[in-house]
This record gives sequence, C-alpha cells and structure tokens, in this order.
Amino acid sequence: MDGNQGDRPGSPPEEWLSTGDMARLGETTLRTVRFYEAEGLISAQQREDGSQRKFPPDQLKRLQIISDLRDSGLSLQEIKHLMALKSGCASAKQAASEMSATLCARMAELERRMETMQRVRSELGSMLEMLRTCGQCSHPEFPRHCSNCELVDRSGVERTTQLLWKN
Amino acid sequence: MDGNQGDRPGSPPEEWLSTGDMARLGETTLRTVRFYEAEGLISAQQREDGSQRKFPPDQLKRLQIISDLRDSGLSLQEIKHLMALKSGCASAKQAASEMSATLCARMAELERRMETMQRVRSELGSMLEMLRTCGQCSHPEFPRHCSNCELVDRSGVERTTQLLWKN
DNA sequence: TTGCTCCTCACGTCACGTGAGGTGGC
DNA sequence: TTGCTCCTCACGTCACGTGAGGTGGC
Repeated sequence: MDGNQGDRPGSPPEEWLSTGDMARLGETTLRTVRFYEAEGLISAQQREDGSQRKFPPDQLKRLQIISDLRDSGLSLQEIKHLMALKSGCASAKQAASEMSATLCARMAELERRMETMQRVRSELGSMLEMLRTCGQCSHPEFPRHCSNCELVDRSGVERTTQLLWKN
Repeated sequence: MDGNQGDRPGSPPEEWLSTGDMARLGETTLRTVRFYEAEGLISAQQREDGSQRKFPPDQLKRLQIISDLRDSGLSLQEIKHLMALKSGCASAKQAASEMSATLCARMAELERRMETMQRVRSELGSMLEMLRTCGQCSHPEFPRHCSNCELVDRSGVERTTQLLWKN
C-alpha cells in the first residue's frame, strides 16, 4: 500500500504501480492483471524479459473500468471492440452511430440481467424471512413434513423457495 | 410448441417435454439442457441409450430457476449444494441456519454485482446521451480533437466515456 | 539465510459451444 | 427422398486458477 513512501524526501514520488499494486487497488488478481496486459487491454512500461511490470497510474482506472464492464456481462472481445471502435471510424458521425448501436444492444442485455437479478434477490429475501420461522421449528418428521407445512404456507412461496426448501 | 396437440382426442394429454421443448421454453440451448441433465440438476424419464429424453413439466420450472441463479452469479456447484443442503441436515433448525448463512453470503455478492451494474448502466446511459451531440459533429480533425472538445465538457464525463471515447 | 514480491511456463477448470456423423417418424 | 428433430462423441473456447520452479533486493 505504501510501497512508494520509501522515496527520498523531496524527490518526485515514483508513481509507477507494480503488478501487485494493480491487483490490490483494482481488487483483482495478479493473474488477471498479467492476462489483461498480455491481451493488450492495459499496458505497462517497456521492459526486458523477466523484469517487473510497471504500470502508469492511469492504467489502474482502465483496469477498474474493464473489471466493471466484465462484471456487467461484456466479454473481453466486446470490450476490446468498443475501445478500438472510435479509431477505426472516419468521422464523428459514423463513430457515434456505431458506438450508440453497440451500447444500446449491451444496455438492453444488461437490463434484462438486472431484472433477473432483482427477481432473484427478492426471492432469496423472502426465503430468508421464511427461514427465520423454520429456525424455530422442531417438528419430528423434519424433512418430510416441510412440503405440506401449514405455518409456511405454500401459496405465498416463490419458485426458488419451492426448489430449495419446500420439496 | 404444439407437439403435444396430436394426441388422440379424449386421451389424457402427453405432458412430457422434449429436450427441444425445454430449451425453447426455458430460453436456453439444447446443449445446456443435456448438460444439466448429465450433471443431475434436472432429471428426465428413464430411457434406453440413444432414445429421446422426456422431461416432466415441473423440470422446466427447475431449469428456469437454475438459469436465473446462474445469471445471478451462482456456480453450478453452489446451486447443487443449495439443492442438496436440506436433505443433508438432521433438523429444521440446523438446515435453516446453514441455508440462511449460505444465502446471506450469496445475497451480499449479488448486491455488490448489482451496484456495479447500476453504475455501469448509468455511465453507459450518459455516454449515449453525449453521443447524440457527437453525431452532429463534423469537426475536420475527428479523432484527435475529441480529447479536448469543449462542447462535450470533460468535467462531466465519466470514467467509461473517458476510456471509450474521450481519449 | 529468511521472507517477500515479482517472474515465466504450462496444465487445469468451469460451463458450456460447435461440428461430425447417425437415427426415427411424417 | 427430403426435412425436421432428436442423439452421442469429442474437440474447442473463454477467462482466468493454480502450482512448479526461479529471480532480486531488504
């Protein structure tokens, strides 16, 4: 974290980030940092074979954005494509139109995924609620009785709970 | 879709679903249906080698829930574990406590992912907004001028836009 | 010398995708 | 015969995970 604090006082701070710095600050792994660099998604300083990677500080932000886009469901191919899109276009008009089209499609997928996740979250939420009642239960015929338990009424029970508990 | 409509009138409808039915209705692929069956996540009727799979209708719901949980970031291992958890417990108390603990952890991860996705969605949203202005642009020095374009002011531009457009 | 952090192969893993080649009923 | 849907291998892919074995400065 403070690997850069050992600089001689007064000297300009060495801003380069090591692979480990990138991994820690970017909340990812060493492997991923090296993999992204090999794939050209982030770039380090020129170096000889086997020597350590040194990343300019702006590459950390890059890494974080790429991580966020990955978490949002974009593949590395799509991310590469988006990052290269503008420079492959002849005019702002064309670039803006291609970029918009791609982003709209991704947005639509992203929203579908978010709706699914909201549904799952809500279902897991009410399942957790129900489990507080089940935690008090001492019915002797434990697993068998659950499927027709009247305390936790079947009518209000969602699909996920049905699958993971009430069968 | 209506593969079951050819039944002799009056006979009880054949409710079995084919692999193709499962894939279509579950909005997934033939490969995934077969893969999940092989993994024991869904189950088909007994059959001889090479004959067609026939799924009871309740397995479709199962397939859909598994898909949703996958989309929400759970691995097949975790899903299997959750589905088997209750039957491996001796009491409702124990089962409820173990299930709650697992679900809470998954919920926390799910919410972190959703927050990331919300941020990305909002950033892509304002980028799309900005691109409507860029679509009108006919500046001669197209890609080079973008980085210090005053119409689309740099101050209000988020990280993703910075990465994909303003550099 | 020990500990820490970095390095490069290189094989492993997870959740399927993708042909190739074959079957069965209208 | 053609078309459609199903089947089983079996190799491919994507995005890393996971050792094994080695280096360099405090």
